[in-house]
Amino acid sequence: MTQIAEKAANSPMPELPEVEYVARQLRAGVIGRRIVRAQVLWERAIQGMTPDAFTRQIVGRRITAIGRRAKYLLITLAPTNENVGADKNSDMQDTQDTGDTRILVVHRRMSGNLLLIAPERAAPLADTAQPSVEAFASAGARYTQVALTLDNDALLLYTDPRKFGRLTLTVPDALPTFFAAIGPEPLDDAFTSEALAKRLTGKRAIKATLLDQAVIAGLGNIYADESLFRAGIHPLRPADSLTSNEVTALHAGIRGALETGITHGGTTFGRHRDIYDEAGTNLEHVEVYQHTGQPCPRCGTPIQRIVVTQRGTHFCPNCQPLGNVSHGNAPTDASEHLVRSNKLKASGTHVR
DNA sequence: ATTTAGACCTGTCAGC
DNA sequence: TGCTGACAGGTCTAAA
Repeated sequence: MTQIAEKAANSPMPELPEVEYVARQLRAGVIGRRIVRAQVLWERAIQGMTPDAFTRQIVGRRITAIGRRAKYLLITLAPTNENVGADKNSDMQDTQDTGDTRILVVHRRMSGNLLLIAPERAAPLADTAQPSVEAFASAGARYTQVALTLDNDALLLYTDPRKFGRLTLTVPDALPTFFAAIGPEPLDDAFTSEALAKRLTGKRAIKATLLDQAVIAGLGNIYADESLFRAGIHPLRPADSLTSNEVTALHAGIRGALETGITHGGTTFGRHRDIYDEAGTNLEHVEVYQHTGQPCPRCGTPIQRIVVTQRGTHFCPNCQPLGNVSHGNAPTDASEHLVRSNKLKASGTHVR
């Protein structure tokens, strides 16, 4: 039979656009469905509770909402009559009690995918006598770690060859604490250029700052590089050295890169798939990431690759100069940046 | 205190 | 051809 799960290539990385796209698909595809069975094939995928507790608490619930925060997918699960008694430790006498709602928080990390398997294709998997990663793989769904059977006989699978991703079942009240250390959503109206400026403190390289989830939520290696290219800012520029014009350009660059990504179903370098196992097409719209040596789409200069805080970093040395005067406001500011930039130590940063 | 290195993982590919 | 080892990177934790 056809492989249901993905064939792996090299690098994946679900960032905000990949998670957002999948959230939208799930919203259209699984809202209202009830979970009738849960199978945990790889225990460590479940965080904070045993697979038994996870199964007990999730079975019988209905999917009522799909959300996203940073790179986390949030699946709201309301209680139904059918799961009364399933979890004896919980107080669910009143099934209308929203306090009993659970949130399934999914972080796909490097290689995780959520796949919705239509009923007709789910049948051979449902028939698996002894559920295991191997049994699911031989039935066509490689790397399956968690399988949720829905009330229409469809399957919602969590697959993850690299085993970095985690699923957490929690309660709505715990979410603020869960996300306490996560910065603002870059696509929210409240995230203005001024709001970005306030968060760009410290002397760290701007690339490292953009990857810090406490500063801004949702940027990973691809969209950080793309954002900086759009803004014409060198990845090694100290975060606090950006002029207000540069911050404005970066703000637009971040939003532009993320929105382009969402529009095209995310960027698939390797393993990102949508819930119907389709690759995203945003790769065609990526301008510098993994384009080492190829001509800059703006000026033709070969794209350069350096390492910034252990991460491969791609930029155009012409459009994103270190001594950046072209985007600078006042000449005094610009020369100050040049001095600071030259002082920036090159350790941990080398051209390949 | 802030920042960085290491661990977690396995598929892929360059190089011998 | 087949094997080895480097590499990919999001986030937590430990250490600098």
